Amino acid sequence: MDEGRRRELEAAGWRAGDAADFLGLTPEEAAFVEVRLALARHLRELRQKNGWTQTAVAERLGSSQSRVAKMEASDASVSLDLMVRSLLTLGATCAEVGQTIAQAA
Amino acid sequence: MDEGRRRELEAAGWRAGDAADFLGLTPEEAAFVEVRLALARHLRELRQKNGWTQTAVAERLGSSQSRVAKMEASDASVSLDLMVRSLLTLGATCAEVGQTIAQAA
DNA sequence: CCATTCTATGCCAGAACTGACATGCCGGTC
DNA sequence: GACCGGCATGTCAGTTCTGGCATAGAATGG
Repeated sequence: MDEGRRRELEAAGWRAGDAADFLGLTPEEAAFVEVRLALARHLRELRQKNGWTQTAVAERLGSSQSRVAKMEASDASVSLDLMVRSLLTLGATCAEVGQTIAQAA
Repeated sequence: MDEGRRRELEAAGWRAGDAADFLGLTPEEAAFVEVRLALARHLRELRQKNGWTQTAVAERLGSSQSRVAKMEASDASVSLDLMVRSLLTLGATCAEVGQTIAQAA
């Protein structure tokens, strides 16, 4: 957000910031959320790059389409565990996963 | 393991290999295990480097000493979630966590 | 507009994880 | 030996996660 716009909003009684600020997350909580988001994005990219449907991915993972959708949405009901395992199963390398996390925040 | 020793063992009816081979894990399962082990090691190093006891760490994480021990042992009852959250809470950065995972295998 | 395909969201029973507690093991101190 | 601090291992009730199902929305082709 550019500085001018922020001041404008603050003058109107708003506080500028990201979701973490808004939700009052601690820095490590915020980092964790960022990690989850990064992995979710990576998961979707990997799927789309290969032209797979969520259903196809679900089959490959031994899961269901709805869970794949939730993974890509970084839904609260999916764990890091599931996301990382899924990435590896879909062919991502540890290096790839690691880099995704490293760049999360 | 050196080649000669391996042949010697195989001649005696043994099969050489790592834990993954032995347990019949798929490559991605093996990678996942490696990731867990790497994080567990990192967790212990981080604790020891700072001269903390498991109890102290547990307090800081809002958990218990036994769970910290299990984390460091990469016990089956602890999730990647918990390990990553713990690392971040103890002050590790995303970059650090990412690198640990990237170098896991 | 309708049908089809793909994706998103709600829900639930069963499985997995978590913190807590109890207990055992080991090395150091007295 | 007795005691103690630090770590490991077992167990368990409560919570969270997971796969599966139903269904609704979005996008595309007829």
